[in-house]
Amino acid sequence: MVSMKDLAAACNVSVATVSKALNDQHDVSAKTKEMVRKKAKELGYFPNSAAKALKTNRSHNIGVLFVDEAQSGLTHDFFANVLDSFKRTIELQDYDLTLVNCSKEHHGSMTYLERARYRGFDGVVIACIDFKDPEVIELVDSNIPVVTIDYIFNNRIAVISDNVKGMRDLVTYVYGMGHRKIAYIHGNDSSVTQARVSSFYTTCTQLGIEVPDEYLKVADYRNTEETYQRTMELLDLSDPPTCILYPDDFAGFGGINAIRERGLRIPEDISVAAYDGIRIGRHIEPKLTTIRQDTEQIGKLAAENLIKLIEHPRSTIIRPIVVEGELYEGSTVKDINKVAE
Amino acid sequence: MVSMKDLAAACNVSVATVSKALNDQHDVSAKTKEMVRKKAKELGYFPNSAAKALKTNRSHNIGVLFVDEAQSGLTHDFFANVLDSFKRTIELQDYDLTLVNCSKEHHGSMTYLERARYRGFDGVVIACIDFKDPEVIELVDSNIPVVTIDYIFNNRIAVISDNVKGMRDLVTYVYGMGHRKIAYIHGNDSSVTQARVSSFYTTCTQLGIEVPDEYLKVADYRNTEETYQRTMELLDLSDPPTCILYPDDFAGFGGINAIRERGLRIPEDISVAAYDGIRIGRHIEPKLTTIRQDTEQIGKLAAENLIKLIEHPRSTIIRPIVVEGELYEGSTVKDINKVAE
DNA sequence: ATTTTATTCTAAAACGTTTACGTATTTTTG
DNA sequence: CAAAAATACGTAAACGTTTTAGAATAAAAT
Repeated sequence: MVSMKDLAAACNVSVATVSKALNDQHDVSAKTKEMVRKKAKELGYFPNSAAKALKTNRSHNIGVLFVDEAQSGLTHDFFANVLDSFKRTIELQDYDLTLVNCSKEHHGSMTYLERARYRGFDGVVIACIDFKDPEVIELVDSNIPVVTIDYIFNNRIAVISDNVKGMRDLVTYVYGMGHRKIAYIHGNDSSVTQARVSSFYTTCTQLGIEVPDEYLKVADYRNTEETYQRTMELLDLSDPPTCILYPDDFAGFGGINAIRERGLRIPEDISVAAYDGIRIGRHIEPKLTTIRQDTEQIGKLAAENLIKLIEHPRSTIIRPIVVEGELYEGSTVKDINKVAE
Repeated sequence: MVSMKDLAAACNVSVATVSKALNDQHDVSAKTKEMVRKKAKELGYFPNSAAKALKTNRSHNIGVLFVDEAQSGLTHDFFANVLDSFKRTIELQDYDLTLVNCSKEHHGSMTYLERARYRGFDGVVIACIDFKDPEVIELVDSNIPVVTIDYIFNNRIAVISDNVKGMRDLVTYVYGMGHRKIAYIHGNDSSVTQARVSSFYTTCTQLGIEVPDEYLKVADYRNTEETYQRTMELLDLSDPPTCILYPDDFAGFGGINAIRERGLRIPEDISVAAYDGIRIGRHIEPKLTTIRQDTEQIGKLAAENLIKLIEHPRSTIIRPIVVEGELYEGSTVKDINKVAE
C-alpha cells in the first residue's frame, strides 16, 4: 500500500503538503496540487480510512441498529426498503453503512453504545427495535448523533410514518365503501400500534361507528398463523364483521387463508385490508388494499437528517419528521353501497 | 473517551502493559491483568477500532458487495436471507459488516477494490452482482480474501446453490406427477440461469421428454410483468404445456395472474412451479411448489469460509462449496397420473 | 532599502494502539 | 552461590493521517 509518505517522496514535497494538496487546502499552490494529484493517481495512492478516522474523529461511517422481535432481521420488508433508500442516500455523500453487531452470544460482547464508540460511527440510525431496551436507551441518551425510525424520543430526530393519518384514511375509505362492521386485528403493543389503534377508534367514533370489543384482536406483526386464528374467531362471531383490517400485509395473508378456508370469497363475501404496501402485495391476486408506507422517503429523510445532524449539529432542528403513507386501493374491499341492505 | 493512556495512568503501569494485559499476552502477571481489567471496566474504557486497525492491519470488518441488476438491493429476498445468515455467523466471531458503497454518482467515487482497501476490510463477500463487471474482476483478482455467492471464479471460494440438482429434482417431481409437456420461463443469462437451463434440458432428455423450442422463454428475474406476458404466450400455443416453471417465486406470481385471468385454475387446469422458496410463498394460497434454496446454510458457509480464509489463509482450500436446495411440494402441481389420459 | 504582508511550504506532534526489544527482578539450576 | 533462565514490566518506534506553528521566499508598501 502506497502511503502519503511514499507520495511525498515521489513528489519531493513534505507529507503535510501532500495531505493539504489532496484535501484541497488553500495554502498550497495550484501547481503543486495538480502535481500531487497526478502522482497519486500514477502510484495508485488511496487514503487509509482508519488513520484518517483516528486523527479526525470522523469515520464517515454510519451504523444501523436493527433488531426485530421476530428476528427477521434484514428480511423484514419494511426495514429492508427503508434501509435500502437510506443507504443510497448516504452513499451519495460518501458515507458507508455498517450493520451494528447485535449478537449477545459471544464472549466480550459490547453494548450498542460501546460498539458504536468502538467503531467510531459518525451517527446511528435505529429502527424496528425494542425501544424500551436499556441498551437502546443508553445509545439514545449518548452524544452520538442518532435518528430513530418509527419511534419518537424527545431528544432525538425521528422519522415516522404517519400512522394516524394512514389508519384514518384506511378506515375512512372502508367506511366510504359502505362498511359499518369493521374489525381490526392489530399488532402487539408498540408506539406504532398505539397510534394506529387510537386512530382507528377516533376515526370510527367520528364516523359514528360503534366498535364492539370482540372486533379488536391482537396478533404479532408478520405472523400469519396468529392472524389465521384471530380471523377464524372473528368469522365465528354471531355478528361477524364485513371488513377486517390486519396488522400488516404479510400477516394479512394469514387472514385471507382463513377466510378462503371457510369457503368465503374476497371481497364478495368479506372485505380485508392491511398496512405497509409491500411490493409483492401488488403482484398477487387479490391485490391487497393497504396503506403503502413511503419507505423511500422515510429512508431518504432519515439519511439526510442524520447527515445534517452530523455535519451541522447546531443548526439541525430536533423534531419528529412525519412521512405520509398512501392508500393503495387494491381489490379486497367491496363497495357494498351498491347492494341493497 | 478514555484511552489506554488514561488507563495506564490510573493503574500506574505503562501503556504497553495495559495493551498486553487486555490482549491477554503471556508476559504480564495474572495479578496485573486482573487489576487492569477491573480498572478498565471502572473507567468505562473501550478500545478504538481505528487505532487498532491502523496498527494491526486488521479491521475485523467485512464488506458486502451487492448490486442487483434490478436495483432491488437489500429488498432482494434471496440475498436478504443469505446476508442475514451471513451476518449472524460473523457476529459470533466479533466481526462487523459494512455494506460497500456502490454509488458511482458522487464525486471522487472509488472502484470496489479501492473502497475495500480504503476501509481496510479483512474480507469481502460478493453476491448477486454482475460478475463480468471489470470492477468486480479487479476485486476478485486482488489479494483481499473474497468469497462469492452463486458464481464461481477459479481462484476464489464460492458458495453456490446446487441449481443443477435443484432443477433436476423439480423436473423429476413434475414428471413424477405425470407431466410431459413442461415449459420453462427462465431468467436472463447468468451462470445460475445456465446451470438451471442445462439441468432442465438434461433431465428432460433423460426422462425421455421432448421440449419444443416454444416451451422455453426468457423473463427477467423477479419481473412479474414479463412472466405475465410469457405465460400468456404459452397459453396461446396450439399445444400448451401442462406445467410451467418460473425463474423465481416472485416472478411466478406474474404467471399465476395470467393463468387466472384466462379463467384457468391452478393446479386443476394447469400446474406451475418456481424456484427460491421465499417465505411468503408458504403463506399464501396456492402454496407455490418450488425449490427452496437453503439461504441459511449458504450465508453460514460463506461466512465461515471467509473467516477461515482471513484467519488461516494457508490452510483454507479454495473451491466451490455446493449447497443443496430442497423441494417444497406446495400445491400448485397437480398429479395427473390419477386422471385418465 | 527596509518593513509589512501574502504565499507556499515544512517540521513535528498528535490520534490510540501494538510490538520488538531492553532491563530489572526473581527463580531455577548445577 | 554464581550463572543461567524465566518472569514481569517499561521504552520507544511505528501505523497513516491531520494540523498547528513557524520558516522561507516573494511581492507589496513605506
